[in-house]
Amino acid sequence: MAAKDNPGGGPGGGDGPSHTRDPKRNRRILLEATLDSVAEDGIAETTVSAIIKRAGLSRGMIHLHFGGKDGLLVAAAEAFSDHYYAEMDRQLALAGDAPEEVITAVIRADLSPEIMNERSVAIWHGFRGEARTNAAIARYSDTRDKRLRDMIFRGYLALLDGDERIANEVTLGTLALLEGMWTDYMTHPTQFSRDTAARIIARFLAGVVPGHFRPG
Amino acid sequence: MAAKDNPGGGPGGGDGPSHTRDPKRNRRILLEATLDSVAEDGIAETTVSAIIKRAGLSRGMIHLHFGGKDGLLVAAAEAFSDHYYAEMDRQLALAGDAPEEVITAVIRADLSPEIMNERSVAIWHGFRGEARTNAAIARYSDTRDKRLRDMIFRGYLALLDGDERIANEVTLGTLALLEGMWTDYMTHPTQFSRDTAARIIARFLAGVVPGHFRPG
DNA sequence: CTGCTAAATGGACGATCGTCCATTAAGGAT
DNA sequence: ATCCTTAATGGACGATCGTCCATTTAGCAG
Repeated sequence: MAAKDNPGGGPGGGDGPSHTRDPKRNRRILLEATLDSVAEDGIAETTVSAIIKRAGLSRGMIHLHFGGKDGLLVAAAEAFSDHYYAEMDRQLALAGDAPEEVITAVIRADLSPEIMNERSVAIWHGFRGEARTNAAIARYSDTRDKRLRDMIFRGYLALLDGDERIANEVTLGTLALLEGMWTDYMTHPTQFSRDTAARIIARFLAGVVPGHFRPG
Repeated sequence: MAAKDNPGGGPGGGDGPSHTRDPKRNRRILLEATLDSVAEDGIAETTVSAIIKRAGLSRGMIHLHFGGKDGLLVAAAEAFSDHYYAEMDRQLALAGDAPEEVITAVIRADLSPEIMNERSVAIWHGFRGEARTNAAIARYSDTRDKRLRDMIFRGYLALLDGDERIANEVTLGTLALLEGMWTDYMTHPTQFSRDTAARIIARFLAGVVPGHFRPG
């Protein structure tokens, strides 16, 4: 669905196959169709036939642009990862530089609808499972953790007067809490509350680094 | 590999196809071969051919005992769930009845090698992804959370003088922490430390319910 | 032994998988 | 208009998917 948009004045008419060429656009359509399929039907059901059906393009297009299904899957993982970073950076840019603000902003962003939504968590879960077998995908699965960890760790280090051991433990705990919230959201999307999740995390953080993160 | 064991005096000789009948045993072998395949190769690669190759049995056996691949998958999910409960109950039986002891025992059990190992986390992750599409599997995926939640919630309720709101939040936080630890273990099995994980959780719990869970 | 029942086999089957390529079509260059 | 490059098509291909069933075989009753 999301892969079928067609901006007004652009090439190609309304419905039916556009009789114009637009490699960049078709590439993007294929990537989004793949992510949609992974999100809605899972990795196992994301077949070439399913993808090209969603994309409304021809079978050979995948081989033409990505060399094959594997290449498309990896490219889709990269596109998803890029999107995650872009949105995270955008939200972090709105926050201050104080350690507590950075940590809070990361948590808020990770729980925000732009980053944590049903599509995202399903895609994330699917790719992470695939990463156990596919080394190329594992790369994009791992970097996210690294960047978040560094940012959060530096913040705690400042708040905890340079105690690296405790800062490391609190960092791992915070990431574990976020991971758990994502899982909770994925398995129970309807009854999940972002505010409750944020409040719970704040409560736990207030307990481990005194004088900060008072839950609202 | 684990599906090929053959206890000494039992029916069937050493190597080669055993020329004896043993429906129960073959059922069990099929279930374990399926779980092994899910753990090592993922759900997507767990095909009928892969399963019967691991099991060393004939193709038609799956249809004979489980009606088809789907039935086998559901039965495997059930078997895995049963195993999880059995081991959890076994470990809980060794702990006391005091609220803090129960909670600590649940956490320790959930982090123990018998319950949290590479095979388990991979299977768990695979089935949980499958549960989004397969309703029959979703059943076994969901019950685990329910039982753990109830046990932990009751413990916190006692420790927090009946404050249901806070007890609920701390319960959700604790489960999120555990979920996050499982994910961390799955993605980085080599550098993961059970003791560190336990200490982190204890640190967080000590912060939210004062006077208990002092990290060792 | 001879029947009978049920466990077990393994290949046939149509459907679908992902890859590949001969062919068509589009957009410039000349 | 003609030629050339390349985007795009869609069907052919062998491999493999899961299902099903005719056949064989083990174990027991008579």
